[in-house]
Amino acid sequence: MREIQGEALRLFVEQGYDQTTIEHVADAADISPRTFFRYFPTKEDVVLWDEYDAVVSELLESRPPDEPPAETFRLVTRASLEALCRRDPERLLLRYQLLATVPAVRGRFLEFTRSGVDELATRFAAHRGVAADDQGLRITAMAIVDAAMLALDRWQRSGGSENLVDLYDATVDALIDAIGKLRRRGRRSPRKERDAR
Amino acid sequence: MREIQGEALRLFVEQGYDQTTIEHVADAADISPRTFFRYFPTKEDVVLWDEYDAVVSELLESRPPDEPPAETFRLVTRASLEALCRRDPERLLLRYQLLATVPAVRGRFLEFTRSGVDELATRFAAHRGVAADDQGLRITAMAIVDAAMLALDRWQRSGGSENLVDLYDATVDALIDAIGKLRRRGRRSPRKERDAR
Amino acid sequence: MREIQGEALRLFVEQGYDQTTIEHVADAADISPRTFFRYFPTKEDVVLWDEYDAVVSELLESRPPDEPPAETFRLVTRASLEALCRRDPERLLLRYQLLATVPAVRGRFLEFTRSGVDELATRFAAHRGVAADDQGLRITAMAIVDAAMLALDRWQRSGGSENLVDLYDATVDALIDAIGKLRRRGRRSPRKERDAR
Amino acid sequence: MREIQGEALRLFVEQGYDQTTIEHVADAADISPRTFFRYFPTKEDVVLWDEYDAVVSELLESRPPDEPPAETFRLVTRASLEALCRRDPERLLLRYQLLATVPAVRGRFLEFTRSGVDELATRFAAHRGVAADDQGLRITAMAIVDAAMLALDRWQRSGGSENLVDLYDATVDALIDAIGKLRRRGRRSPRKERDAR
DNA sequence: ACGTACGGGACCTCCCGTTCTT
DNA sequence: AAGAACGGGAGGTCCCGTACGT
Repeated sequence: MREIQGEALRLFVEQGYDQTTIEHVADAADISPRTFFRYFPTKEDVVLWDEYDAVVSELLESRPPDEPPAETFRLVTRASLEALCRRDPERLLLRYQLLATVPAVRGRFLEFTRSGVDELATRFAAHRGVAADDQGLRITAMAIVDAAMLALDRWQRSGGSENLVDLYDATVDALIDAIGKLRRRGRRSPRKERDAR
Repeated sequence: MREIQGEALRLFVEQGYDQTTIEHVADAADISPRTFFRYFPTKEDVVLWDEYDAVVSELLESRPPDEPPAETFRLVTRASLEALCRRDPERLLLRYQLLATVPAVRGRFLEFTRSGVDELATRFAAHRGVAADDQGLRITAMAIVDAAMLALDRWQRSGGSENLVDLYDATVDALIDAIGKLRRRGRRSPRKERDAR
Repeated sequence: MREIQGEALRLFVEQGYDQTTIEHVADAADISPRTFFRYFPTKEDVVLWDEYDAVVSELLESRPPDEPPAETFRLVTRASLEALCRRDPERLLLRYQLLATVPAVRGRFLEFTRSGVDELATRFAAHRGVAADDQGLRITAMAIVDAAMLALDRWQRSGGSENLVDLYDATVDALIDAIGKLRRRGRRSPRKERDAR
Repeated sequence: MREIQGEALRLFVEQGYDQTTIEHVADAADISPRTFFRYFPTKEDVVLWDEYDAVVSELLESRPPDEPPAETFRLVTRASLEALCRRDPERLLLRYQLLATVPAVRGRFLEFTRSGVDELATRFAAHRGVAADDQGLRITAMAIVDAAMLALDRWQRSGGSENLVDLYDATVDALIDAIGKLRRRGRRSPRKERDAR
């Protein structure tokens, strides 16, 4: 399975995603096309698939309950990036190269990420006992995850030479700077007031 | 011409992007499949093409050059939402309903939005004479546009009963609140310093 | 064993025959696809197999040997409907709802019914000692069974509120009325003459 | 199109329906598989398709309005058989051979015929100004059409040597004989009374 | 400029068979 | 007797391109 993904990524990068047929991949991995589809429902999923899917929950629950959500998200996301990068940077680089460039795959990836954000926000809300559809929670999670994606973009463009986590930190800092220059438009909602104290 | 796009979008929205063949579109627009390709090189281009872009550029250029980017993005995005909502709210509601729910379409939409963000940042950078790949610009634009998307999500879930622009303002406020609680991690980069002054 | 059939029928009914793969069925029945084939040589056999056949035979053999075939068929079919309806009307309603509407399933059902008619006629012929391919026998059985199917159609459309057997009787009566208005075209064949006496 | 069907029927009969792939057919007809699907949506449809689809309406409307429905149906069906048989008996024989034996095709054929019966009854009802869902009309049409199908079965089994229309007449006669021996079970409904006078 | 007809070839799904293990 | 893993190969759908008309 890992092996199939390996061969597929290699071929995709070597000769282009669209130019690589499933038959090529199957041949390279020494299996039949039929077997390919047993492991990956579609061609896109070969790129999407990640061996160890997020072990976020624990970290989320280990944080002090009075920590601001943004801070928690920042740490969780950071830890994920770190893990991703430590495990198998070359493969991540290959994958992200495709995730960033092939439109069909990128679409699926964005959608996938988005639903991940939703889950993150929901889980967080559950753990903290906040309303699950809190406006602030979601936009915060989205902004933080976007920072991670931007960092990945950069990192990929640098060919993996820069440090992914540093890029991420810098991106979040930039976000803080930029948003910090904005002033609120409306009055705070009562709950928000309480949060802010 | 843009009649083709009209029919195509309608069909995509009604029955899903993948379920709609070029032949369907051609039939609906009363042309031959062959002619379709004379106007749009591929199926995707029908979706990606947009005719109201101008609005953004003007507004972008009319802002004072020392306004913080985040502020500019906030205003531009706000104006776009306002325009969208004023023009044809029912159509927007319908479209967004599908954009939000059908995964395949949502993927396309996210991808589309993302590239819109890129363009926005690039254009802004060009106008201000900043480096086009400024880290801060991109993350800021993304966060702001995410707020717009979240607002659209809410608005769509409310069935269009709430005010879209109000939702947007509230979401941006929530973003400001949340990110405001974060402290920078690193020292400012030299260029960032200059930006901040 | 018949548990497999149970699961299979449920799935066929729920999501359509063609949409249900053997793998689905195997999963639902908690066996491996390989084992499925140990019990049913092909996918179709799951549908075609029936476990209550005995009823018909007995009834068929209990009728006086000089009773007109049409009368025997009428009674046998009537009894079958009665049994069907008594046993589990809701299930019958559900099943027939799909048998009537989903084209693919309906095709199978018609084919299945047709072969049932064949069997009925053959068995009857064997019991009475008539030629197995008697023209009259088959058309009679078909007409009678059609009446049953029409009754089922109506009954299903009424949502099960009407009495199935009454509908059946009325349909057969209508058949008698209509066919009674026809005159024979040709001379009776010798064998037919004998039958008629 | 006719040509494709010709080649397909030949191959199906020569080497079996399932053993003949669409590629074989395409090769024999000197077209690409892709083109095959332009004309026939599925493999089954090659057998199902009939060049001149029923010209029943006229005949239906030319009959005197007080003729019993059964009589009209008998004539219409008879005329159809005659036409079918006169036009291209060999092809009909081939087609019916497959329609009778290949289960998948037979299923579709029965379903197809059934909907034809429905249409016939509906059209008749419209022309005569009777209720479209008249119980008697439908069962009558079904019985008559069944006679035609039985005749086709026989004819096909005889290898086309017997006269199709004669077989049909004999089958209808047999139907009349058999049903004539049945007595009504219930009282006539008011409308039925009127019809019968 | 537009249409009709056709083809290449990818993707994906499914049925069923095979092989090897328990 | 049962299961896991895999494969062969057909069916069907689609995008896009081509050839050749008007």
